Amino acid sequence: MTLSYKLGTTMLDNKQCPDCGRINEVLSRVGDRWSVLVVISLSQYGTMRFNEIKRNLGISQRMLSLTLKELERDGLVSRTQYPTIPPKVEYALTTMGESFREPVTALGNWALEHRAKIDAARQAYDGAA
Amino acid sequence: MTLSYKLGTTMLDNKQCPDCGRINEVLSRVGDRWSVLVVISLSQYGTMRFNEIKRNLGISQRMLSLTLKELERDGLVSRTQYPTIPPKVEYALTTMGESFREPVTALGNWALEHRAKIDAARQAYDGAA
DNA sequence: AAATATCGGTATATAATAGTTACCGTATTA
DNA sequence: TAATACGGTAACTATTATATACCGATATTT
Repeated sequence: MTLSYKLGTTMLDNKQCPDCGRINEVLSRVGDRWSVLVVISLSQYGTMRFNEIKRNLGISQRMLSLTLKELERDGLVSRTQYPTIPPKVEYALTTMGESFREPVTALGNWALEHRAKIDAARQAYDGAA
Repeated sequence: MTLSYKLGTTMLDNKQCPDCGRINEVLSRVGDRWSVLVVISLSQYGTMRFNEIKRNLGISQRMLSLTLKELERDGLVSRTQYPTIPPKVEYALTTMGESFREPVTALGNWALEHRAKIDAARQAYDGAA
């Protein structure tokens, strides 16, 4: 067999962890920073308008627009627009979005609680160079 | 005052959510897909070698190398190398890494449980176009 | 003996994503 | 008259993720 032998270590090896592929799929959709923060915001304040979320998070308009569109597409956020002028669009968590709230706030709380420790670990690591 | 007035809505507005900035900081470090999956793997299997994790996750060598280096720097993962040939390097969760396990596996479980529902929501959304 | 695979990586290049800046149209406010 | 708020989009740039190839030394296979 002299067919296309591959030198070195190329290509993805076969996955042995069956769950990891699926977890990976879902996290690549809803696991990004902004999605997580938008869900946290909506779970704290309930229904919010576009620019309310924007001001609350310090996110750019483009990223918020994209993030909300994806969250709506994935069924985590509902979008209601009122054809007034200026326009008014309200966002809220769906039932599935609410269910996402628990693991997400757990992650957010962990982040808050361990920020100082992580900073310390970083300094120690960088100092030992 | 004619100094550099900015038209339109540019720049990040002032953040009102004090926690969000900090959550953002930490999540931008340890909240990415591969970090989460590496922590899940290590929490499932305990101590693992480099290529074990690689095969388990289907991650490229470069990304695993970078991800592990960051996790070590942030104090979530410990690295032990044995100067044998071929080299042997073992990775394991630190105490802080263990504490990350709970929120992370909660997130992973949510992802597994809701994957089908998310796919359905996507199809419905895409169908209505 | 010669080729190849394993180990844990790194260097280089390219593809994908995040983020910035500017703009839209309409109404209100200063 | 000039600017602001609203909820976006278009075009561009900067950053990040991924793919591919390679390293040096040994152990295994052909």
